[in-house]
Amino acid sequence: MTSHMEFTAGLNPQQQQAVIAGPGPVLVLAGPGSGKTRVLTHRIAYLISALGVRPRHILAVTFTNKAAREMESRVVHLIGQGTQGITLGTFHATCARILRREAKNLPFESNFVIFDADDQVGLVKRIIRDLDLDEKRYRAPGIHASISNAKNDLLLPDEFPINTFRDEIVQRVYLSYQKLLLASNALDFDDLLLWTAFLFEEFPKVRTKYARFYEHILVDEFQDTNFAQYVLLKHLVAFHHNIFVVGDTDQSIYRWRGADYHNVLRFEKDFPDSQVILLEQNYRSTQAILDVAMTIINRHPYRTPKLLFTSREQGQKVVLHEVYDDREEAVFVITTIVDLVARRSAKPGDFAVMYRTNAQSRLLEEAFLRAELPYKLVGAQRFYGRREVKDVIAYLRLVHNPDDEISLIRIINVPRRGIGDKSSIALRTQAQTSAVSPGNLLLDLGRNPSAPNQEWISRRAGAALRNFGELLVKWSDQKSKLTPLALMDLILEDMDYRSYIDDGTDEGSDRWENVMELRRLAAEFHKKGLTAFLEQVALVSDQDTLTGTMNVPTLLTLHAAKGLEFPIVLIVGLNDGTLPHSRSFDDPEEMMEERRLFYVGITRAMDRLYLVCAQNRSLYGYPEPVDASRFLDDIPHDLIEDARFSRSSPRPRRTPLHHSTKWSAAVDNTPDTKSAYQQKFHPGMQVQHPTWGDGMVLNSRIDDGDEVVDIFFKELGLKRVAASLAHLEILS
DNA sequence: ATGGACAATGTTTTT
DNA sequence: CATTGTCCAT
Repeated sequence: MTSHMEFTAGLNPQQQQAVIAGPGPVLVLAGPGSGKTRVLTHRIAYLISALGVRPRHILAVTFTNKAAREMESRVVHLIGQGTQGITLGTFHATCARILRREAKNLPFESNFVIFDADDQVGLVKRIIRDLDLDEKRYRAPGIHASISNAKNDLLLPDEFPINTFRDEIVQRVYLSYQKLLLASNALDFDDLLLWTAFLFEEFPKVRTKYARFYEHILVDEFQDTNFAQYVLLKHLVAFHHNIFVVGDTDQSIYRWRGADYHNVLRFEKDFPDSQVILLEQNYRSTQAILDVAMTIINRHPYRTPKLLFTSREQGQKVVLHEVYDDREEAVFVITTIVDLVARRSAKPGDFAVMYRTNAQSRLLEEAFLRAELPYKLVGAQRFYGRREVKDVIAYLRLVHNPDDEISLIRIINVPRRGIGDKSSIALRTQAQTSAVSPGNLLLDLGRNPSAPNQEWISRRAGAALRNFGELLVKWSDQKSKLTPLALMDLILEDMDYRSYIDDGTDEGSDRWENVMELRRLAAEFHKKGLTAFLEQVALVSDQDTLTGTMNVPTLLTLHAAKGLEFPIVLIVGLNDGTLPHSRSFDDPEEMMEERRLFYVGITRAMDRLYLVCAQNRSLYGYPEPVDASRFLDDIPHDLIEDARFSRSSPRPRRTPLHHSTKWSAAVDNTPDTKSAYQQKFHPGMQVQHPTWGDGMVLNSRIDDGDEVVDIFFKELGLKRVAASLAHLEILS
């Protein structure tokens, strides 16, 4: 009782109830901003300190590694040290650990590598070629997606459901795909779950061992678990039945990845004795923001009604802004941020700019760069996706696991060492006939350069292969003696990698910088070793790269925004085709998910929310007229501040088709044609002021016969000037 | 084997 | 438009 107090202090009654609930299954349905992370961390603290559960018997599953780290530090904050031994991580990371430990029962070695998305699709592509299939008809990413879906439903190749001819193709590719993965001693993301489920099913003793070991299991973002994960959970709780899941079906946005929010409903059915707790009070957003969020999500049919209320004040109205095109959208983002910062109503780090697709970040980045404002970007051309980074990792992976054929293919001729397609194909066929992996064949060649039976290769190509083989042997001999960092340095030096990528251009030194960044990461794995380093590299996610220290705006996709909050949020690209994305038009399920995605974005905002839509958008190079997002039609007029844009560039009149009236009204009485004064300044222009120096025009409008220009000066920041007085010179 | 020039082709979201 | 793949000349 008293011991409960300290873990429930400062929590509302529902939160308290959740923290001390149990024993047995508990389902917490938590609306956005309702403090679910707090509940989870307090619950863990409570289990350890009040109930005396040993940390090692607790398993907590989060959606990202970052969420795991954050949770750990918050628990430590609550109860001090004493959290050591707790299993805390993503499903994938947790499964990887289990599989390495139990590999003796499974058809791969415990030093298996984990293929990333590129590797996976690359492998599928190779199989499609090998099987002599039409690459146009059967595109690798699509086939791979089908395989991935099957795996998430725990369907092995021979269980793959056949309904169409394409299914037969997929099945053949799937079969071959699994064979090649195993031949490479590799697993893909989905395999981590699949093989763990397989392990638990085939080896009841192993399953029981883990089920007995984990006395308490906690799961965050439960609405985004897939079938495989659900099955794993059922295995793991089979002994103690102490499962505590937290989720919100309204925030389910990973259906395309196999996530199924029906798991929430399934949970209540599978665990009839479960306790259900609703967290409805919102502590994050103003009422104004929450009102808009509710109008969006209430259009969502078949949902369990949930009443959200906030403890916060009404707040400022949500602002809806229409701009001419996506270029101007970016300018509006900058203007808004600069303006609010200049007026000291916000810090740069308070802002987040959210969009549907990664491609949309480009224009925004350019605008930030032009304005010379720093920002941070989550995801996109992710660090680990960079060519030079992937190359170096491929070397390490190959040395670590010579069977990794994908990595070998990747770097066998990078940098150029005279091993072309012909030679690598010859190597592959020769490896096949002698029933070893190409990597091991190379190692043999390197160890035994004068071995007989080398007729399969020309003298010159053979020399190149042997040279490379000798390097591989050297590195392999060193790998157990050196730290990951030292091994990496050795490889970099032996290949003279720097002179290969750093060609003196800016881009070249950027690329070398990336390699140096990877070095820094490797340095953190002195103790943990190469396996851990490679696993980390494979399993970190985009959002894990988000560092909260810098006071600058954040650019991120709506997906990446889940679980985060920001004082001021700008959601851009609110146009049909972008949000909702055009790929969701013909599938009502997907359309609902787009709606939830929008809802997630809205509910990230604490104080202020800006919604931005454009009249024109270039999707394929050419700008095209686009409709405002259909979701905007669902928001009542009085919930929104209609900040009609002061026009700066000529705005072609659109013919609204199935387009809501509130926009048309805004479009029709734009001020530009009324004014006698001809506008001279447009966003993006470089201008010079006699005393303030150079700057960029952020915005300009006609006001009372004069042109009012907002300029971001390099030296002074944002200034608003009247064109008739300021003697501005246009530079570009 | 390599590198350049051209054509085609395609864009969600990510552990 | 921007990336990726194919073809061709060195």
